[in-house]
Amino acid sequence: MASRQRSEATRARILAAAAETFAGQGYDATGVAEICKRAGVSKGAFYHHFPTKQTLLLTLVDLWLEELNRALGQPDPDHGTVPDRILAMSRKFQDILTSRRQQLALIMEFWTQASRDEAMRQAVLSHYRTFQQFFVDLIELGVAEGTLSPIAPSAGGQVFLSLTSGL
Amino acid sequence: MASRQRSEATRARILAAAAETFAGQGYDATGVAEICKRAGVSKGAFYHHFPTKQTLLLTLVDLWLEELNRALGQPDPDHGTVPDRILAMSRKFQDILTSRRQQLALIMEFWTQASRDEAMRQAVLSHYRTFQQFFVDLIELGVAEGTLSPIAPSAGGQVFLSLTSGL
DNA sequence: GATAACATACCAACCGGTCGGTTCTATATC
DNA sequence: GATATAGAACCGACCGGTTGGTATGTTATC
Repeated sequence: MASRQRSEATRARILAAAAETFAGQGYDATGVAEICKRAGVSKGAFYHHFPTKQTLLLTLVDLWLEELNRALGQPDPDHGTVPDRILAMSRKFQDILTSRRQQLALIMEFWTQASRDEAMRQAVLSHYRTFQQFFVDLIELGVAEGTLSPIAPSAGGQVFLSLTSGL
Repeated sequence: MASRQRSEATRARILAAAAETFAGQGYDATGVAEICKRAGVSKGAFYHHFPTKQTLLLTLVDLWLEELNRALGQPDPDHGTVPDRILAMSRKFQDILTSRRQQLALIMEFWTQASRDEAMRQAVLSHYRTFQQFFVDLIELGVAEGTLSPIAPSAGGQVFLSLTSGL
């Protein structure tokens, strides 16, 4: 097999095993050795792909948010009024969460770790800001097209995001 | 100083330090040594008062639920209609949570640990059942006095409790 | 043969918990 | 009141085990 494919396959196996185990037992309670065992990979392979255990969790956050962005932003990027798009997005969001119960536990791990660790907090906050900007733009667009009443967009975005993450 | 008082004082200091640290850093991330340092107590003293670290967390759960029971059950135990009492209780509950931000983080630790550890789960579930029974009785009382429509009390109690703990 | 991809052995740090010993205090005896 | 004694309260060094991370060796790919 080509080296590139093989490498990416093991990397993916590590990520999958980590997602499972983090979601099932929590980040702290999960050892690197256990992840390796589940992934059928040696410790050397692990640290060849990820410099630290924390980086692994950070990578999972990125992947999750990337998927969220793809699922939320892709469909009909400029089709329908803003309120319609927001409703469609919230429906889609709920679909993703309910379809993969694992993700929810993972997200909880993200937040708890973010509340403790500075690096994690920064990473999560940066994504948070991206999302908030996204909503702010969306609301401004809605105001411009006359389908949203002209409240302060940034405040509205924050409220909406709070509701979203608060579930 | 009297021995009894002194002993209870150190025990209280350990509990307070543990509550702080658990709430701030989480149960797993908090070492017994750190709790002892914060409480100004030796490790020997710690294990003289608590058999295990887990027991300490369990004790905190009990204290918290005791306080909750006291605050919720005491005022006007049979005064006003059942719906009024329920409303007053939910208001009181929200007051307690918002007044002490620390408690909320602690409760989250309880639940996450309960989801991982069998002993913790049993303890939390037993308290859970007590509360549910409390609500079931309350609903039955409300049906009897005609201020509540006669839905199945156990189901109603469960729904109400879900909403309460779900926040 | 050089480099990426992996495996194995290993280490220092830490953590929950133990243990032998010391200090303090309440009580009994005179 | 002085003395003796039992036991609770407390101390801190220590232990076995685990953990994240490293160092070194081996294999496959280009």
